[in-house]
Formats: sequence, C-alpha cells, structure tokens
Amino acid sequence: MPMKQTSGAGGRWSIGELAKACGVTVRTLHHYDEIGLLSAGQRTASGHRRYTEEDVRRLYRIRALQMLGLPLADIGAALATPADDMASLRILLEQQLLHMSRYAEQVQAVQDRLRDLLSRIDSSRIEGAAMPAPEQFMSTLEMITVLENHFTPEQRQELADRRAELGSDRIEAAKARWAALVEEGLRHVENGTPVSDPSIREWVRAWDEIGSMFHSGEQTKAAARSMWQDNSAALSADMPWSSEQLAGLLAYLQKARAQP
Amino acid sequence: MPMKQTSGAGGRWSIGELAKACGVTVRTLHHYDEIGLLSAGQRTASGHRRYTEEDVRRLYRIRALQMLGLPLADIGAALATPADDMASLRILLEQQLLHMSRYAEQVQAVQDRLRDLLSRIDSSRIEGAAMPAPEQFMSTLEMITVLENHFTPEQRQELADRRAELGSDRIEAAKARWAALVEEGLRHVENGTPVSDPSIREWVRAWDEIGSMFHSGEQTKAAARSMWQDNSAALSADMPWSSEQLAGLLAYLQKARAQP
DNA sequence: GTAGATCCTCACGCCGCGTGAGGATCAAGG
DNA sequence: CCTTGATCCTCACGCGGCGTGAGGATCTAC
Repeated sequence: MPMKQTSGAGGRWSIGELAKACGVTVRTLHHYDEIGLLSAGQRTASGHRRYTEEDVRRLYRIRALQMLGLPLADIGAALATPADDMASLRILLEQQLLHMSRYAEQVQAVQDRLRDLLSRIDSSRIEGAAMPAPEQFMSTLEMITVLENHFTPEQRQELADRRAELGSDRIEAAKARWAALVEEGLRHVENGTPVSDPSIREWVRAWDEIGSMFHSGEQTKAAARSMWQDNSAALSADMPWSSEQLAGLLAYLQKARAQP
Repeated sequence: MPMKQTSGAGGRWSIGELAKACGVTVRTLHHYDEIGLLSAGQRTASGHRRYTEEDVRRLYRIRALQMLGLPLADIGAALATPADDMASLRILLEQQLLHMSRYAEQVQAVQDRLRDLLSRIDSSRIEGAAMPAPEQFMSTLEMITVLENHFTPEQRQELADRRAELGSDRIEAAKARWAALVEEGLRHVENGTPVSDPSIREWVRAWDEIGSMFHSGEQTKAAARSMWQDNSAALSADMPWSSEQLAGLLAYLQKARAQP
C-alpha cells in the first residue's frame, strides 16, 4: 500500500497535503483557483499544483477572514491592498461588524416570533378552545403576513428591544379599534357591499389611518410601531373570527385597496 | 391609459394583482408555481393564471412561515399535512427555533471576534508598536486559523458565554506554555532540524497534548476550550514573532504532522 | 510493471429568487 | 376595429461557495 506523503525538498505542497493540513477540501482550493483568489505558485510538468509557503500564508489569511464572515470577493480585495494599509482593512471590518449586527437583530426578531407562536400553540391546546385550534392557528399565520405588509414596511428591527416599555392601556385601546374595524369589514363582506361603495372608501381610509399612525411623529412612531409589531400575534389570538371569514376579508381588503 | 384592475366577478386574481396586494414579485409566484408550492387554481383560455381565494390564503400562510425562517421545501411539507395536525407543525417550529438559536450563537461568536480584532487594531495604532503593525495583524490572522483548526474542531459555540469565569492565573500559565512551545518550534525552524528528527516528534507530541486537553474531561473541557477560544487572539497579540517566522513555523508544523 | 492513491479538467446541483429576452394577450380609448 | 400600453407567458442564465460525481492522466511504492 502506497504512502501518501513525500514532497521531498523545497517545502512545496501538493493540493491534497495542503487541504488536509489546513482543514479544507481539495474542491475548495480548486474553487479558489477558479475565481483567482489563490492559485498555486507553481505547477509540475504534468500540471499538478505545487503550493509555496507564500501560498500557505495566503490561505491562512483567507480562512481567517472568511471566519469573520467576509465574502470571498471582499477577501480578495482586502488581500490585494498593499498589506500595510491598515485603515482600509479596519473600515472593511467595521462594515462587516455593522452587517452582522443588523443581521443578528433580524434573527433575534424571528426567534421571538417563533417562541411566541409556540407558546400560543401550547396554551390553546391546554384551553381546549371554543374554536378548532388549527383554524385559529392558521388565521394567526395569515394575519402575521397582513400585519407585516400593512403596518411595518420599513426597518422594524431597530425597535425590537422597546417592547417592555408599552402601557397595557394603549394596547387595549388599539385592540378595540382594530377589532371594531375588522368586524365592520366582515359585515361589509357578508352583506356583499360593492367595493365602489362610499362606505367602503371610508372604511379603507380608517384602516389606512391606523397604519398612518406609524409613519408620522418621532418617538410615538417607534413606540406605536413596536406595539403593533410585538402584539400583532397577541391581537389576532383573541379574534373570534374563523379562517373562512378572514379569507373573505383579506380578498375584500385587497380589492378595496387596489381601487382608485 | 388603461387601468389595471378589473377581475370582475368570481373573486379571482391575476398574478400581478396578487403580487402587488401581497407584497411579492410576479417572479416569486412563478417560482412557487415551478416548484409546485403554489399553482394558480385556474387558467384562462390563453394560459394566464387565475388565483382563487384558496390560493390567496395559501400564499399568506406560505409567506408567514417563510418569515419564520423555514425553507420552502419544509413549508410545502407543512402545508401538505392534513392541516389539523398541530403536533407535527409544533415539532417543525421547535426544530426551527433550535436551528435559529444555534445560528444566533455562531453569529454572536463572529461578532465578538470582530470587535476584538478592531480593538486590537486601534490599540496597536496608538502604541506605535515596536513591530510594524500590519505584520503583527497578519500574524494574528494566521494564528486564528491555526488555533481554530487545532484546538476547537467541534462545537465551540456552546460555551461562548462562559468567558468571564476564567481566572487570569490559568490564562498566564497557558500563555507561558504556549509561548515556550512556539519558541522551541521557531528554534527548530532556524536550525533547520529535519522533520524526521526525534526531537521534532517530541515537540509535536507536546503540541498535540495541549490540544488533547480540550478533548477529555467534562467541565475542564469546556472551561479550557473557551479559555483558548476567547484568548487566542489575545495570546497572539503578545507574541513578539514576525510574520515571516510564523510562516516558517506553520509550514514546519504541517509537515511534521503529516509525517508518520 | 502494476496497483492504488492522488491529480487533472469539465460540468451540473443547491436555494430563492432577480433580471432580462422575445413574444402573446389583455383592457380601454379613438 | 385598431391601436396602444400594460400585463401576461415561457425559457434561461446569474448569484455564492462550494459538493459531488465523470472520465481520464499521473504519481508513488512495491
């Protein structure tokens, strides 16, 4: 059985040796070669890659920067700088830190939502529920999308940490207004009020007004937004409306909004 | 100029209407159709898609589950269940929460590293430095990869929060042992000691022994691991060795490890 | 000389769409 | 009825960072 290692004198490395030593795959090194990020300093007569010590050092730097979350293109650019240009590298890392911070907040928000949903599933199971639980849950799912689309179009992750500051009275007031609006909408749906009807125009205006609360002002804006953001699921959980009804309302709402 | 909205009776939707109303692009709906996640319930004679209310509800559910971080394949599977199967959906969401938690910890670890590096760059700039700063920084980069490869091959994200518990005396002890080993290695490099030399075998054994500290035991394992994890950069910052020397050491180390 | 390991170069696949290309179809105004 | 502009259709390539073969050449050790 043949052994794997020789590479006698000169300190040069085959691609497999380098890969095993550095903890990457051969395919990865091929890829780096393809995109021009790291090519072997030399080749044998038959075309096999021979990596020099300089290549090894470059590979180590590449992997380190990759562990910091930088995309390969940026790594190439960073290692192409005169190497004594600390300032540009510092800027790059700062931008990366910013990116990761933003991303971490988004992940945090999704985690919160998931936890919220799970706790709701459990509690509804315990209660036994006057309404079939799956229906209620599906309604909740649908309402999540609606609320996301209509109330928080921009960056809502900025205010994900403000949730505890909200008074429950304001939440109750919003609940009431929301509930009244939805019930009125459902009545229109049941009665088959045509979309062109003036009362619908008024209803849509009221609906948008609630939304507009979150587009004006400065601090109230943030507070109101996070209120809706954080309690949207809680609000929908209290709704006594069936998924069928909601589907009708959704369709209705879309049509009404699309009208001039 | 023609208007955009008609869709007269029946409550059916063209693809553009649905897209605008739900906040997705037409291409996205095409994609959902391609992968069989959401196809329009009907088509016109000429082949244009007509979405029914049932389709709309399905789309809302899809988007909601997507906001929770689920991949489209899982969403398709989840919505294919009898829809009154809350248990399986609960399991799915729990798994998702687990995934996101693990991922969030990884992101957190990368952020810590980035902050650490940035502070080091700033401090070295202020000090003026006896060694050229870029060289030192590049050494640090290279050492990050080495430490990652040799000391924490498995899941180190589990213990990212234990950092403050470590006594500084143990850190100092580790620093001393580490420094001694590296210096000895550098001496071998300078003297050109052949890799096959018995002393090198002994040196590699000692090197691996430090690594093995982190693969045995139970609590010591976690503590020692996080110690190396969190202080690896700090250790390398104190090293008075040049990048050139390190490159040689790295190459040397790789060869010695690859030897039988 | 031969076996088995390692090397080479294509080239497609993943995921969730973006971004055209090139052509058919729709609704409304003249 | 015809035009006009918006909207619709179906391909099909692109992204990032490789994984995973296919099919063949080359290495090393016995």
